[in-house]
Amino acid sequence: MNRLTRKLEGFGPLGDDDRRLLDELTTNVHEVPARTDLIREGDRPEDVHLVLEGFACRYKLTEDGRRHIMAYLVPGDFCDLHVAILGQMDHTIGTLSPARVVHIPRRDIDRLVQRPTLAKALWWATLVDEAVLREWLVNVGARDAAKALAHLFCELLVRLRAVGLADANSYEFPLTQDELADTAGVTAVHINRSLKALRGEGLVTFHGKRVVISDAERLFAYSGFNPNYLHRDRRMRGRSLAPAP
Amino acid sequence: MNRLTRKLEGFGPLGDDDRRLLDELTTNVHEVPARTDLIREGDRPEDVHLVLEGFACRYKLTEDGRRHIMAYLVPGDFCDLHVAILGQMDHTIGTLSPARVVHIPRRDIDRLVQRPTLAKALWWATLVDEAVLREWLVNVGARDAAKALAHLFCELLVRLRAVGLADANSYEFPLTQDELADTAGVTAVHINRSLKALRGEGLVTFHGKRVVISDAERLFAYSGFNPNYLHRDRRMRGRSLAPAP
DNA sequence: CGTACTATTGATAGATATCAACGCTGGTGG
DNA sequence: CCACCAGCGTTGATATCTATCAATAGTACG
Repeated sequence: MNRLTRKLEGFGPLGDDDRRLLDELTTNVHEVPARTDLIREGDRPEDVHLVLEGFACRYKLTEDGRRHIMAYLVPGDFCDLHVAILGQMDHTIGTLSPARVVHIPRRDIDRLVQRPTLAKALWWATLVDEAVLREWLVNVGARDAAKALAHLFCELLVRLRAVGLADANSYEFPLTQDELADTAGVTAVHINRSLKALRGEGLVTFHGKRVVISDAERLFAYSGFNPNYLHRDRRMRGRSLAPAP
Repeated sequence: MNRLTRKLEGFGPLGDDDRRLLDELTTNVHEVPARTDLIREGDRPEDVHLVLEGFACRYKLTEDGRRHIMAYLVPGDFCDLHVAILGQMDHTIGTLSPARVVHIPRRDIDRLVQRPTLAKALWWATLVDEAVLREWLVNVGARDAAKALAHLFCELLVRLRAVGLADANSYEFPLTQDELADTAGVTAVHINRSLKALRGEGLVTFHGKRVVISDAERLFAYSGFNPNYLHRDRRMRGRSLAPAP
């Protein structure tokens, strides 16, 4: 099933029409190799991009040549829904693994947004992206590298489970330690040592490119992970839903 | 003039009706002392909050008691536009200085959003908040404390100028070094030394609670500040503006 | 097989935290 | 009016964390 549909149903039920429309608009699929920029800072893309398979990320390069990764885009995630309003990209988006990416014409997004249920679901997805960003800021600013990594693995467990890409305690995770370093704002050597510490505590293990979390509760407690910021709990929702600004 | 109106006109011109409506909806003003929480994590506020005067911030407390500040809210900024969709706050908002805060009923936000021009402007403001968050992530993750502070002072110069609260090279900035520390993710002692270094280079000086940037271009270059992420350049805009999702 | 990228480890340097002390300032009560 | 107090800023000495540099080993792939 369409990863986007699956993700949006995490917000609330969709009608058959909605699902059909989502399937219809996600047919223009492009195969993209790993480490390839999809959209660059300064671009004004015509189409909206959606990741269907593989991992991508948002990143910026600083004046002194450092790369900082600001978000992971996993299947079901939009890359640049916001460019219609902002006009110009203020960061770059690139693949981390081989990926399948859909190009959706701006016009088709308008069609999606004309359906109130889909409009709300898309807005929810955008706001959750922002909440994730806030949590990443806490991660980098207030947790040491080991805890930040542990927290990240918890978040990905929940996010990937939401699109059917994780089982109860593991998922494919094709990133290098270099990429984790640019995410956590530390060096790759330090990432290596922090991962070793996590392995040593039995909190996370790695088999090939698969992250295995044998005791999720323990990892949650260790990293201070509280999934509320992912807003996937239905009891939290269902209040007056104003049309999106 | 209403700070919100002023800010939104940075996106595009508003009609007289729009301005009148904004004035009308921002009359329920509350005086709030410094260091007072406006909304707490877990709350489901009925009203939307808007800062009219003073500084506030978004923050989270981590499991081990550290506070991390994730955003500054300055006059003209909304605190919680998103709660209508997300249902529950995933962070806390508190004042940093004495402030004047408007409470706007959810219902009135619906009225704002029914006007296409205002809806677009509010969505723009939301997306800029997200862009600021991305830049803060780079700040904390990829710049040392002195550069992060310098970058922050650049950003505030632009943001405060947009609402008429900064002159060409200075503005009131009532935060303590403790608060800067919780923003940059370092200790207050280290903030103190980093500020000293900036003063020593003649990049930033402080007079009472006022930040003075004698040579903005120099500070921009030093900190790698590029204002594009604030999306205030009109030439960037004016493309197909889909109704907001 | 090489070759290139990635992971791992050790030794050392540099950045930031921690602990502790002192001074300044503004408010407050005697 | 002055003494005192609390919060904030500043500085020094030392400890801890993280970066840097360098070398080796594992792995994937043409």
